[in-house]
Amino acid sequence: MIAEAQTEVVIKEKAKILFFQKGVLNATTQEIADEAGVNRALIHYYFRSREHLMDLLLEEIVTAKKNRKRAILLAEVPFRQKIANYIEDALEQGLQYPYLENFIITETARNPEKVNLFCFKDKLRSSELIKDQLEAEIRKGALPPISAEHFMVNLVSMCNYPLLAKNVIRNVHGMSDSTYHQFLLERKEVILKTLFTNPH
Amino acid sequence: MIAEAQTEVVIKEKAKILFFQKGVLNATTQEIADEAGVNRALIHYYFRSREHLMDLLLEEIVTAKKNRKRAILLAEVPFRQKIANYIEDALEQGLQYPYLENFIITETARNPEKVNLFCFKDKLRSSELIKDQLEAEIRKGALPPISAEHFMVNLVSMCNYPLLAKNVIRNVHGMSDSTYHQFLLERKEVILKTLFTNPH
DNA sequence: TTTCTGTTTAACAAAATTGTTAAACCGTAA
DNA sequence: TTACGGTTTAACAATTTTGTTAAACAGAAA
Repeated sequence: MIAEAQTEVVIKEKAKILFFQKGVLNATTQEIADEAGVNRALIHYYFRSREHLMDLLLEEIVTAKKNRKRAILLAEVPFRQKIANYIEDALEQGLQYPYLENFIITETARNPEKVNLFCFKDKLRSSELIKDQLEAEIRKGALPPISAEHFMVNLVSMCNYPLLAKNVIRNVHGMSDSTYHQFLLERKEVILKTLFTNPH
Repeated sequence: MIAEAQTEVVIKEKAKILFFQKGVLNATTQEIADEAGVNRALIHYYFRSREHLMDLLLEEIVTAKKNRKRAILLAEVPFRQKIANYIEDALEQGLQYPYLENFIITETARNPEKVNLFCFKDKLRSSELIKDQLEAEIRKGALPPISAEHFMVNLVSMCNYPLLAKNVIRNVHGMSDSTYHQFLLERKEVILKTLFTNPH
């Protein structure tokens, strides 16, 4: 075996850029090959079919994300800090792969049965992981009453949506690329404050 | 002219269902024709090309949405009520066309220059429309300090994302179809509370 | 009835996309 | 050097998808 530049890995990495960074959710095999700078046939040589490559990419990236989120939510730190960590990770991951969420959404819209396959076999159930701590905060009066599900959905929504809707937001609010980036960094604090503003 | 069943309108309506309700963002002309129950050639007869139909659909639905949002934000009502109206409209519109946002996001990801074309020629700039009222609320102490941009992005994120991510959320939190629907209705109040919890 | 016009259809053509294959390539080791 | 292995390429085949067209159809009006 030669594999000097690890073509297989290059293809996967470049494909992730195309799908999850650039948001070309229906990229053709030719586009993937161009992005990776290789002959199109190599995609079939290494990955059999386009579909097979897609499944592989998705599984890799979702697994990585899942593990990170799990570690963050299981860590023994104060609740507010835990959520701050979650936001930090979501935005960092999101800056790297803004369209991952979009990809999952689109794929699960077309074939809802695939959700189980590539997503959540082991039932992370993030709301379960924060439930006790959240309820304790509410009892302390540090948070207004809210269910764990709604809290998590609020959190994930405010983290992911602005990344997804980059071009829309930039246009609506007339932001340059750097202004938008600055805006995203500000959001780390904004989201935390929005979730944690103390009840009166 | 005959046009008994208004084939042209039927095609557009059914295509909207396919794209914006069912989320089949890369539906083929055959799929559109099937959904509308007509011969595929009729799509070209009435709309010249697939692309032309797409642009038309998008413009129609975005214009409608824009007008509704504009009316809501320009209405002379107390701020909190105005935002409640916005949420109500976003969720109702979202329940009808959950994948409209996804469509816009995906299209603008692939060709960012198209944003201007189908989206915001007249610069709605929703954050401008609420800026004065929002700042007045903050001065009154009814709201914690936040910029109009972040406030709007928080609002839109919490409204749109859960609609987009229906299948993901249902899976992660193990919700039945009716449970999810109930969850969405609850969110009207939840989003409002999350945005408006008084600062201490 | 016949003609006319707009609508619909089936069949065809063209383009794009995926998947296959045989040959070329290129290090390495005999 | 030669032979061998995995790798890469160009060319081809099959399929899918878009777009075109000529003919069929159906109601209205002469």
